[in-house]
Amino acid sequence: MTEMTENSPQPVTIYDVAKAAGVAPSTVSRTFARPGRVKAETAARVRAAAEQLGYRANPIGHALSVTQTRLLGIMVSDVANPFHATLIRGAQLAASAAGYELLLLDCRESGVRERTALERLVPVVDGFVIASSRMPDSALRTIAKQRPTVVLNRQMRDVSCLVSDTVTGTRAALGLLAELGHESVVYVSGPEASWAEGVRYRTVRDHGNALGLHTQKIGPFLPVFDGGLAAARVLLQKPPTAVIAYNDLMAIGVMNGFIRAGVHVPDQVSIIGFDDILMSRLTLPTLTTVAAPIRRMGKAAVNNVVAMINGAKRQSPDALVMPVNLMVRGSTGPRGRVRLPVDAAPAVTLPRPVR
Amino acid sequence: MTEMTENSPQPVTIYDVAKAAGVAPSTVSRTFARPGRVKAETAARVRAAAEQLGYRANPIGHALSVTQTRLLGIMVSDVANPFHATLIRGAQLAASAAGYELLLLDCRESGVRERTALERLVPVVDGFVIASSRMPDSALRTIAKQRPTVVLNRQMRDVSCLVSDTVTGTRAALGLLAELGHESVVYVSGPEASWAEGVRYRTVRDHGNALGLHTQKIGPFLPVFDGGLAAARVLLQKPPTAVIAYNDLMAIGVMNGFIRAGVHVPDQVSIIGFDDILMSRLTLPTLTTVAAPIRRMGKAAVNNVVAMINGAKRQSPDALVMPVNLMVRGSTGPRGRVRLPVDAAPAVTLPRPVR
DNA sequence: TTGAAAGCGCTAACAT
DNA sequence: ATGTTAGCGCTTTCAA
Repeated sequence: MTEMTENSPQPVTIYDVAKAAGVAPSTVSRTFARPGRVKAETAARVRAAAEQLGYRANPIGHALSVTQTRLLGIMVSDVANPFHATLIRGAQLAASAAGYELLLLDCRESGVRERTALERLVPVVDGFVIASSRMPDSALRTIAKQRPTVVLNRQMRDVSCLVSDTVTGTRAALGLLAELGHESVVYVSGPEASWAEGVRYRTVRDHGNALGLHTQKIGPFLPVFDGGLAAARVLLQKPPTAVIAYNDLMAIGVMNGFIRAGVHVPDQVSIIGFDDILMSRLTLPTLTTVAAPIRRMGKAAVNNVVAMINGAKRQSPDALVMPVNLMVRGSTGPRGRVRLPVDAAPAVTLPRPVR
Repeated sequence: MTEMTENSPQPVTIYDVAKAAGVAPSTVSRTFARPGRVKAETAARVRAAAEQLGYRANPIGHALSVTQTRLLGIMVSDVANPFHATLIRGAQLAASAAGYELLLLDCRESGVRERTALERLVPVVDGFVIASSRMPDSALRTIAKQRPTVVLNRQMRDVSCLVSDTVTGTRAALGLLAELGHESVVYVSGPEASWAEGVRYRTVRDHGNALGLHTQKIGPFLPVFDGGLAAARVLLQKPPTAVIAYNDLMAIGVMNGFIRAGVHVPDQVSIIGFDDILMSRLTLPTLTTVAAPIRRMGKAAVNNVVAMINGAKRQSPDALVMPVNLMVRGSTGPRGRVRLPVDAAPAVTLPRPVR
């Protein structure tokens, strides 16, 4: 049996309201947009009519006339990544506070999809926050030219950028490993289109060498748990003593792959990630990681976009750099610690918060 | 030092392109909207001009004239919940396939924010998918009247709905516990505004009683890991032998709280969740859970919205019900199994994929 | 204080 | 095949 349903009756406009209230459309407009510039009684009548008819202002019409939607777009490379969830949370708070609605966009690690979506949204939003872009700088510039834009986790001169101090963080990670007596590190790489990926790898290579560490890179792998697992399979052929992964999700995957194979973390191999997602505190061992103030970065990015919308000029051509923190936890230890052969049972596993 | 940056030059319109190409605006419009209805050379000339000027079609103008944006909105109660990540993934695939851009909205568990955002987006999108709404039915109806809408995880007669078979799933969970010899269950409740919450609780209570189980409810708690942890603190005052939680995240939190307190899962307490998020397979013990085809539901929801946009009528006034599956895993076991006192070391914890 | 009218960018008759 | 024009919903001068 098929049942009819009227999908959507045509919407109520200011003209309908105007007619019902016996006033001009402009008066209706003013009633909502410029309260105070219309007599109280008239306004009341208009509101009553609007209410009764179920009038809703149409942002599209509004947008077309004032080129302002009070909508902001935030692009991430993968919503499922907890790193982004935290970032988004920060952005949401700032957006709400500023009276903007936040639209989330997810390009699923594809620069092409990212560009398509962004271009389609240019005229819909007042500004963009672009986190972990997978597009080339040029495409980013093109977007930034059309709408106030803040780019996160990428450094470029002619666009507003907000990055964490990846170099310092990566150096700290290498320093820790060196201190612990490690003589080599394998870097497990993530998305090639990621700016942070490039910085992290180059820092591992160059600073690692400077510290006298033998460095090597494998990958790229998907920047998710399964990617780390895949990396572990490769690494297990010739287990390294220290691993730095592109992000926490991968690091956890690597760690997991090792443990399942009976390789002890950190006694036999030390593992370090990036981001300090919540889960890094829940694994056992807990994950050593380079922490960035992700949530604050989300907030700051939105605040900057809003400032630009309100006509602010860029403070400086340089990126805002946020400090990072090496969180030394359970997944790193001295190289070559002796293992007791018997209780080498594979670690069992339950997310566990650690204070 | 403050440096100037032109935020955004005024955009290029079809009129600019028309002038540059020496044609009428409508020709420009046709060139892009109705290719084939314009001579090849003319089209080429127009494209060249457009390219050179950096023209981008303005969806707002388009939307205003054809009341179609090819934008879809999907509202979730919390993007950080992996349950939603999976759902979103499904929705994205379907949306891309249908040529729609998907806008993600997150109400952070607030019905008020949900409503505000939805109302603001009504004129911007062609349709909505609303997952796990925190609004009352009436508000949902109001939205659905304005744009083609599919509601997920909620059953109501006059709006298109897609739900998983929660009742059957909950019964199966209870059945398992009864079979294992349990005599009582505590239900750890989630958001009161959640429809699924109501269904789950009532089913636990009614069907539990029918099975001769003593049932009890605690909560509500936040439907996240920390909420489960909080619930565990309460439960530990008088540890139950079986727990059913509103969702997996909470179940994992509860499980974790128990294990940290030295209560063994499943020997001393059995735990069951809902959703079958990826993480449920990674904990130890792995989590017994009621699995819904989340990703497929996301796809189906978008496909239905698109069908409605294309004028389809609702097939039936009843909700589409998707089958669920009780995934029996490691967190459930027979009641009162004896525990060996010595190797009762607290479980350690690392996400571990389980085949 | 309110009304009339033009214009935002685009599309779709209707003409040519 | 292409140009002309009206109109989508709203805001905003400009007048009254």
